[in-house]
Amino acid sequence: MTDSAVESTDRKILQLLASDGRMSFTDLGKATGLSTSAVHQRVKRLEQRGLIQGYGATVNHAELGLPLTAFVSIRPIDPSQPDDCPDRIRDITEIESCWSVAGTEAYLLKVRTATPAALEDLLGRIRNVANVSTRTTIVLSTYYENRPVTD
Amino acid sequence: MTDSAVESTDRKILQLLASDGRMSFTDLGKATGLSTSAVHQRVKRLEQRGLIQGYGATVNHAELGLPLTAFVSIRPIDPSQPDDCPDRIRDITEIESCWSVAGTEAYLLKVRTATPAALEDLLGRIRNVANVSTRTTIVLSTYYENRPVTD
DNA sequence: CGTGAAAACGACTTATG
DNA sequence: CATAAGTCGTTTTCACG
Repeated sequence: MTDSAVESTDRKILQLLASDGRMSFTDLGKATGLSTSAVHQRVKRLEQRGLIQGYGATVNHAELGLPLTAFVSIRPIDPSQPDDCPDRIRDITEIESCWSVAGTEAYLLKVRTATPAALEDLLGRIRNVANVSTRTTIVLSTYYENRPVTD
Repeated sequence: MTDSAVESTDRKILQLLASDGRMSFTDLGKATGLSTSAVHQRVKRLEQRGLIQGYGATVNHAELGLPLTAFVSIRPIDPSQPDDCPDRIRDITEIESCWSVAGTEAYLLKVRTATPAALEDLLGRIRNVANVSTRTTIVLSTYYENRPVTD
């Protein structure tokens, strides 16, 4: 079952914009059978409703000098301490994503660094600032990432 | 150290486009102190060089009817079989990302579903089509995802 | 919510330093 | 590789159904 508050035309627009965030309203109109300004109104509404959270360019991190991707699982060392880990690590720029997860560990991070040494340094900073232990999984190869998933 | 093949202005452009993929060349110019057409040339070059891999809209999956996010670790059951797992699962639309990783398991997937039952069904399909065992970590909350990491 | 038209703005090309 | 100028397409707003 799909959310009835987002109907077919809006879903189509979301799908198209998810795969090409710079598609023009004119082209979106051709693809959906709507006029340019009808599409324009719908997109603005989707943005206001928060269904479109933003637009971004996908950057080639390897070519940019950040070839090392890793997942870092995090567990607080002292369970009696207030757990404000996400706040404490927010400003660490190497962290691309931060989730809280069910299971043995409390948080999962996705990080990008230039070298193994930079990863080592990063892990040290995370442990220090948040008083946590870490478990790291290195990414060997990325088949695909952030593929549009709309249904 | 940063990659000398991508210098400061290009990095700035990449950073700006990573956070706002629909920013106009005019505004990129104002933000970088370059003329519109200079920025235009640089962006086209960044696209051709593959440093910009594409543009996308960030979609609110919860509101779209896919509130459940999970990470699925994958291990082949029969190590003597050819390992074409990524090929076998490529057409499963619930899979947003697919990495091969170092460690006990061979692959890591990020998936989105509507319900726990849909996740159960998805895991069954993955195991069947790729002859693998799975270990699943449920995401409880997303603090942030795909934050621009450019240095 | 849709359309179509008009005005403002940005994209893209070409010529030039 | 940068800039300036001109054309063309897109965005945005508006009045209206």
